[in-house]
Amino acid sequence: MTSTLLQQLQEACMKACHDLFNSRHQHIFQPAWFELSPTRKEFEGDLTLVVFPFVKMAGASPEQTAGLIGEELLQRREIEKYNVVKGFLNLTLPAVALENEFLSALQNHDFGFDKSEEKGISVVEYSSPNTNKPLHLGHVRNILLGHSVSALLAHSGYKVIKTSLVNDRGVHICKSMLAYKRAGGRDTPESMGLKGDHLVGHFYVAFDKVYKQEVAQLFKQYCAEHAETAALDNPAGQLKELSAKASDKKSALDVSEKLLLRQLTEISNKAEAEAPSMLEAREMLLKWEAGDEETLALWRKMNNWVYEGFSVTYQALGVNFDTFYYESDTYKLGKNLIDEGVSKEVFYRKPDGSAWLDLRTDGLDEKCLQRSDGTALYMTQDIGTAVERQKDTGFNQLIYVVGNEQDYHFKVLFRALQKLGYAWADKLYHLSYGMVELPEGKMKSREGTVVDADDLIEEMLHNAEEITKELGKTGDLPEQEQKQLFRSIGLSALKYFILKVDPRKKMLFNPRESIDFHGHTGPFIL
RNA sequence: GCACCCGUAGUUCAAUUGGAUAGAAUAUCAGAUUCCGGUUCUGGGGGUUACAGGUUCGAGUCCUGUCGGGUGCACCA
Repeated sequence: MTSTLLQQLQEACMKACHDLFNSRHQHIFQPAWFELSPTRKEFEGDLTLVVFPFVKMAGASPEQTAGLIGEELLQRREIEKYNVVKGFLNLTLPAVALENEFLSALQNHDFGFDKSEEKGISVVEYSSPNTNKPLHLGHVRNILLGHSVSALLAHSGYKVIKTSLVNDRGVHICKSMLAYKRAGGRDTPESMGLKGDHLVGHFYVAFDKVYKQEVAQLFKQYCAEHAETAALDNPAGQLKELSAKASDKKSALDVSEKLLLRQLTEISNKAEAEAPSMLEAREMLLKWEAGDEETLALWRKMNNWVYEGFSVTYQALGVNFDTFYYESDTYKLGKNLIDEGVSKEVFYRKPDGSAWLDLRTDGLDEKCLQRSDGTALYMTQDIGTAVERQKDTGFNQLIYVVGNEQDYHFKVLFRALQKLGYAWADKLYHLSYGMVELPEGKMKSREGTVVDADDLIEEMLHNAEEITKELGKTGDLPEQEQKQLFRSIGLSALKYFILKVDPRKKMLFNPRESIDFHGHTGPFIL
């Protein structure tokens, strides 16, 4: 059913009601009252009008009201026939009208696409990975959502620019660089027979292992040095236990427990910050920021490995991007906008020089926008990139596909841009999606419970192949086409599995059951 | 403590955004098919939509409260 046919009938209904009921009272009819929905299959008819809104103005029972409207439409030859069930008016369209619709749909190459108007430019940001480890199932949800939304927007009349903001800078990158150097600095994806992103990921894990040990040791040492904690025989266990208890709503900590927890947390933070590996990583970041050539060369080399790895994964998923933004380019952006905001008095500076935005009147909080040493924060940067993108593209709509843990961040970001007075600030949208969970709970890279994207894709293709061959459905297709077939079956199962659940809700993935190819699943769609 | 999100068959998810008797898949049970406790078909059972109020002609959907689960509250990203 095209929108024109629907619209025609909607207008006809509106006119009919106007002529029927307006003689007695003046009503302003709103199109929203005339939402026509497809008739349920257990009733006769094509479209259904809910007549309850008009019962009062008709001064009749729902059945009578529906009858009046139906009769009027019939008289005007808008419909073939009608029937009434309670307050529901089921309309049967003339066969000719349907036939015409069908014929014009056949003619129309773009059927189902809304090219009726140019809706402008829509920028969709998704994927946005860190460059220190491979993509996992959480990214897959993000990527498929972003890609699908882009496709939907393109089909509905937007010019879509798909973009990704690559987080390629910061201590976390330095961690894998450091571990790489420690391991001799000679390995390459080729020599190790690994995808670049996986190789770099290994070094990140290697760093973390050493770092954890250092922290544990330091923690123990510091605890022994403190009078209050020296007597504890298992301070690490105590800390874990207490923080678990503190986050549990049902149990409350008593005063001495609270005090102990605070001390232990303080010591733990100190140990984390002062572990030799962390100090070394920070030092490396400073070198990076100072433009040290050796550090930059290593950084470029490893990042390129990761990019090559990512592009293989993207290709396997059948997605792509039009532009990339790199945080190493954008991280300084936004500072002049903070100045602008301060001079406009929508932001303010504290005596130490840090810049803030006060949103307490909006029910939010105070938010730091710039550090006292003048360097940029996540928020500073995001303000900058938004403005930059508006300059680059002139977008009419900017969609961020980002997990729902960052709901607050985007609320503040949008408010900040509004306060700066940008007219396009209300065209920003955070497509917030829920986490992908395993039966044991959240995926945690530290505990090795992440579902790797490449492994998952490979498994899907493998399963598709096995099932298809077992059913003997390959016939005598050439091998190349068989591969193509397994790919589309396997990928469709994966994509449907991910996309069928409401993006806002968290979703469950059970690796032991593997994604189904039977029943209500992807392979049956095409 | 404060803020935001979520609670729907045993399980994983729907429900045209406030419309008709809350639907699928899967699991389960019964029957058919059969070299098979596998596969494939057919049919059945399975629900006080977490709970209690309210608004409405009409509520899974909106409002209030309670309970349960999650996330966020850094001069990290």
